[in-house]
Amino acid sequence: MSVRTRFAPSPTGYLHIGGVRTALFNWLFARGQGGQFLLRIDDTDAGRNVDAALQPILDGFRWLGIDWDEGPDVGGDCGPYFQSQRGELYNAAVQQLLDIGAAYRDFATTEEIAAEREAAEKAGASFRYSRRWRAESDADAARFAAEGRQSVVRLAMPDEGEIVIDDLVRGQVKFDWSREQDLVIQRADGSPIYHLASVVDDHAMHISHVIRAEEHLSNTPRQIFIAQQLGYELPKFAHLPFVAEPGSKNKLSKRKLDKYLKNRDFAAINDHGQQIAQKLGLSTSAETFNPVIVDFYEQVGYLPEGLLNYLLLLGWSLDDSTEDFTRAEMIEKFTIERVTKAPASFDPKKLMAFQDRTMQQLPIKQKVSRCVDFLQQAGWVATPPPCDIARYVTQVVEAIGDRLKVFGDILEFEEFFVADDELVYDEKAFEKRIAKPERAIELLREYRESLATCDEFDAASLDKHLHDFVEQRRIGMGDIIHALRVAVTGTAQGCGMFETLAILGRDRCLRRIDRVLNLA
RNA sequence: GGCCCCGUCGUCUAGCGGUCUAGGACUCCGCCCUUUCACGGCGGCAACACGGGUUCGAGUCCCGUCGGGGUCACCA
Repeated sequence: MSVRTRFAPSPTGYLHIGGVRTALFNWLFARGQGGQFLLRIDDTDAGRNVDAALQPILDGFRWLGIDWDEGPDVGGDCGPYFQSQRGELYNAAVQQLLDIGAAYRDFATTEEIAAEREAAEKAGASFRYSRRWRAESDADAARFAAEGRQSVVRLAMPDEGEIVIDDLVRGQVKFDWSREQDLVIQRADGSPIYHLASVVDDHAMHISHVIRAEEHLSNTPRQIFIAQQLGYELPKFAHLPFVAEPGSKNKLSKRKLDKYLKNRDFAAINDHGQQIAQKLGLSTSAETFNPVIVDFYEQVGYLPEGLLNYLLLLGWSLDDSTEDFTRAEMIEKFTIERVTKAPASFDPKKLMAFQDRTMQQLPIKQKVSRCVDFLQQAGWVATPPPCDIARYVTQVVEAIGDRLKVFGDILEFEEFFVADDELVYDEKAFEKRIAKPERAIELLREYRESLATCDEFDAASLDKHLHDFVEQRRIGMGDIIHALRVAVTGTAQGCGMFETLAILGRDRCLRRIDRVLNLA
């Protein structure tokens, strides 16, 4: 039997980082086994705006390069792939369960159920519905209906015996049937509940392996019950440890953003991203733009390979030392056997380390091309760029080197893209390196004259030139180079001094130094 | 609270009874490189939750305790 896995997101408007990890494992497993990976949209409870809420999810997967063989936009033999369009299937399944007595119509109100639950809790007993408003016959149903009651369909769970789940990551897990609730599978409005829809679809779509997060483990008995009653062959189950919050073992969720922002590392990559987003003119509402959401990484200019590589190692490892995987290697090496059992917390710093490594391996041409995209988006270069811009940006990117962690970082090197008279000077740096040192202005003036007449303007020559300058005056390099850097770039830190001067070229350097001399 | 899952450095993990004075990675801390920043190089700090068994021998198997988490919806 061929391997078929699926990821079934609800259209929530964003792709959660934990969801991606689950999807990744499903995808990797399917690809590695020569099987199929499908995307199904669990919108049984969704409002009308499904399209808008789905798009970011699809976009996220596309960006990551996680492709699906069947699902939205690509179709497939088992469609439709939206649960909202599969109503008849669920109705038929519900009817079948009703017919064989595995489910019943129930007319209890939510208040009545709540009251029973409360009473049970008070008595210290575990709650199980009394089935008091269960319709045993059509006459019962008519009578309840006459009282103005509405009905749902509930599962008639067995009250004895146990169910053993053979989980691919957790081994055998046992549950007592008697503790399972008579779960609702169809709402009063006739719409199906997730568990029912999920089981029906997994069967109809020939899913061989249900790989999902651990929080579904305790849902599994009821789903198995449904499947068994419907006569379905059971898929294999694999319950992955969930992705936990930074610095804790709690499940990572989008709701607790405020808490995560108090985590230093999380706050750091968030702030870094926010700054880039601002320069790009993006909406930076924390609700829709933060490191829990995949879109954040795309917008800021992370590489999907680095993110995937990091996520791969969140709950899986190959051996005692291998950390870097290409896409092909991930597919080749991934196995469910080596999935970990304990939850893994999301570590922003380590993610950045993977991003960094991935970025440094990227060929310069690609780096430049993506950087140009970001520069255009920020409005710093024309769209489309004149061909010499590509050459110019190549020089800049080479000079920046490892300092470029994500593509958006190119926007931190404003000095290369701003007009001379618009260069902003960092106040502290200006004070410390130009205003305060006694001879800074004097030296800068002298150096300016010297620079105006130096023959060659490449980095190596400029290097020698400055060294000669320093030597002649019997001063230290530190007496001039810092002031020079601030004068020319506006900041105290940046690329190599001589590369910077060379890229800027003589005219711009002179104009910027003049500006400082006039200011002082 | 019931049920279920989990428990090796701060974090991600290796470890499937002896080769573990517990290995790798990220972080952190030194030193080197560099008169910026970043990278890089070298070195260092740092863990088997606890208690009982089983065994010649336990991080590895069993039991218990403790701790953490998940789940108990007409959400998915």
